[in-house]
Amino acid sequence: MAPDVEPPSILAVLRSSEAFSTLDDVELGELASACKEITYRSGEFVFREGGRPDSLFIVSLGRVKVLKHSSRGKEHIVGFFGPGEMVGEVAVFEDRPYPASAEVVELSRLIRIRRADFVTYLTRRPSVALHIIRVLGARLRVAQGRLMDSATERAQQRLARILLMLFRRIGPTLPFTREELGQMTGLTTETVSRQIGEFSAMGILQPGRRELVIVDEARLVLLSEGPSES
Amino acid sequence: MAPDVEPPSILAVLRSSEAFSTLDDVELGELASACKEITYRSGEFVFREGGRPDSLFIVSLGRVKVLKHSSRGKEHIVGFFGPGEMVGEVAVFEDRPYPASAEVVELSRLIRIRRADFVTYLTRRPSVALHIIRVLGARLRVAQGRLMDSATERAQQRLARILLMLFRRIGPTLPFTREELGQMTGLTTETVSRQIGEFSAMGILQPGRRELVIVDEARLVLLSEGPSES
DNA sequence: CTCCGAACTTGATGCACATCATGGAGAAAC
DNA sequence: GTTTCTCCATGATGTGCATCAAGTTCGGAG
Repeated sequence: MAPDVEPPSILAVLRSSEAFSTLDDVELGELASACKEITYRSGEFVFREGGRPDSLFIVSLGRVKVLKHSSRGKEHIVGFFGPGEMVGEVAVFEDRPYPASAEVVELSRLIRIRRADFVTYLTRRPSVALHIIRVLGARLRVAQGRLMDSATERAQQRLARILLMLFRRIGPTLPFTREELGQMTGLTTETVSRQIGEFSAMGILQPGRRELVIVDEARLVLLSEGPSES
Repeated sequence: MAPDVEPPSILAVLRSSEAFSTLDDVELGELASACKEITYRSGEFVFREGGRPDSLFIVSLGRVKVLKHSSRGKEHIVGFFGPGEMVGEVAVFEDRPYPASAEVVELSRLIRIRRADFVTYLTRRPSVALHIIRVLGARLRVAQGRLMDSATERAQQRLARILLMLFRRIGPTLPFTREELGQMTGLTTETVSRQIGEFSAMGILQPGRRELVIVDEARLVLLSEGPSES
């Protein structure tokens, strides 16, 4: 839609990224010199599940979907990542194949950092390593939280929880299809559709084509915390 | 049962731990001086969900169960940890409340490292930080894998997968109750019991009171990979 | 404008698993 | 020995969600 916003410089992106925000300008400059910015069109893959972990990436502009596929073909969405967020790091740190694929869902620009460069950089900058540890800790916390949810919670609660998480990350307007929400929660498209119908009837959100608008966060919090027991 | 095995020294435990195995003796000694070994009886808690993250722990002897509880009371087991493994690290790195509780399930000994000591140690030893990053990466990979499983897989497959993981970590004899297996997979005790009955009839394992003995790993691998189609 | 495909909705049916209920078997307490 | 408690097995019933099956609406391409 809006054409060609002037791209922020690599430096600016790194400065506002989750992993490198604490660096000073000298350190940032050093890191930036090892980076390259790449543009992807919607539908292109940044890396694929099972591939060799060459590089990690920082999203500079746009949105990236990280997904795994299960034993029989079904896709499961691990998460969406936007500007400033890091993808591919698990594989790079462990030096094992990418455990998931990353697909660009709108015209995007990503900063690539090669594995070798990054590792040498880390050994010289212990404080960055500490920061990365924190980021990984946070991801682990989220993953374990979601793990428990999907093991024990019901459809409505699961969907409510995901919607809430998305709301807090990207605001009231959620640009996702029913199918994508299903792949995030482990529900079918039909079930998501029905639940959204209910939520809409309750005045919690406004449904739309390829989007939802959350209008009653508080209600959603209640539903996400447990089955409605008055 | 076996009474009072001579406890390995803190140094020996650290040397064989997942997080610190790459350190040389000087570095180990330095770290060991900041440690304290504590004995817990079965049923005691090392830390509780929501508690302040004072310390992280390395299991020196015994077995620790890490669990969260869901919205309505149900427990979910995040994992079991044995000698050489680290617990409580997510909270410590992030400096946020423990996201889960750790309960000792047999007479155990754990090495405590205080948060403050550990952080200062890390900044002085970048190579350790790198290693920790790798360990966290591995945990994240596992968590995301399990996440997808429980979202899309059926009971038999889920149980097979967990049994296989446990088999690979601790050998053919698995000392768990049906209830614990249920809490690991998100299934009920009854469903686990029935599945174990089936597995037993197939000759895959031998059921026992508070234990299972895996006798046909290959079959289990097949079941864990997908619904028996052929 | 018309056509077409993607996204979405809605209904009917089936089934896997939860839930509820009960009985048995082993181990520890006495 | 008996009691008691935990762990386990198994049957009966219910139900939440997947699955199968048509539609409907919307937006974009021509």
